[in-house]
Amino acid sequence: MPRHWLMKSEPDEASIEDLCAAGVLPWTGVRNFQARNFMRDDMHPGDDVLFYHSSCAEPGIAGLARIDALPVPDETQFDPASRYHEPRATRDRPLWLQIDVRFVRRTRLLPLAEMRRRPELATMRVLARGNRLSITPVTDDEWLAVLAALAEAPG
DNA sequence: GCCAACGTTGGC
DNA sequence: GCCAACGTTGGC
Repeated sequence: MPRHWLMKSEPDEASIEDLCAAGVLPWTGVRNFQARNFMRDDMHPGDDVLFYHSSCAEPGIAGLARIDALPVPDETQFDPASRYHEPRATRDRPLWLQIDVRFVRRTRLLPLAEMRRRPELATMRVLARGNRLSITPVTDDEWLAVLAALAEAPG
């Protein structure tokens, strides 16, 4: 039984269009222990992903994706030139993980404001006050409610 | 650019 | 182990 997740990405770095073009992208740059632990402990190939655009003019869900592989050490932590470089990490003792995400389809944009307006989505962790996690779990009910909302006209 | 909210760091 | 300071996230 696949689990469901919401993953935030800044479209300037990796948008749903970029994922569509690439097919599969490694999800690098996660530097939060809770989010890393989701990858390490709970994410499995085949899990569903709500692809969310953050830190942009129109934040919201922009498409669907799927976890494509098991997590592996995040390559950017070893790269001194990367903004995600992690001096504490070594090849023997990596600190951060990346996971491959496969494009499924684009959707209409489900804006954050509309998500907040919909009572059936009120439990979503991404909407919780002060949430800053870039990866959050999505329940079966929430997943179905988002798909239903995406199928409706904007509003 | 502002700022609330939060996670992480590091001194003690 | 506490907690203040700091840095980051991310919507607005």
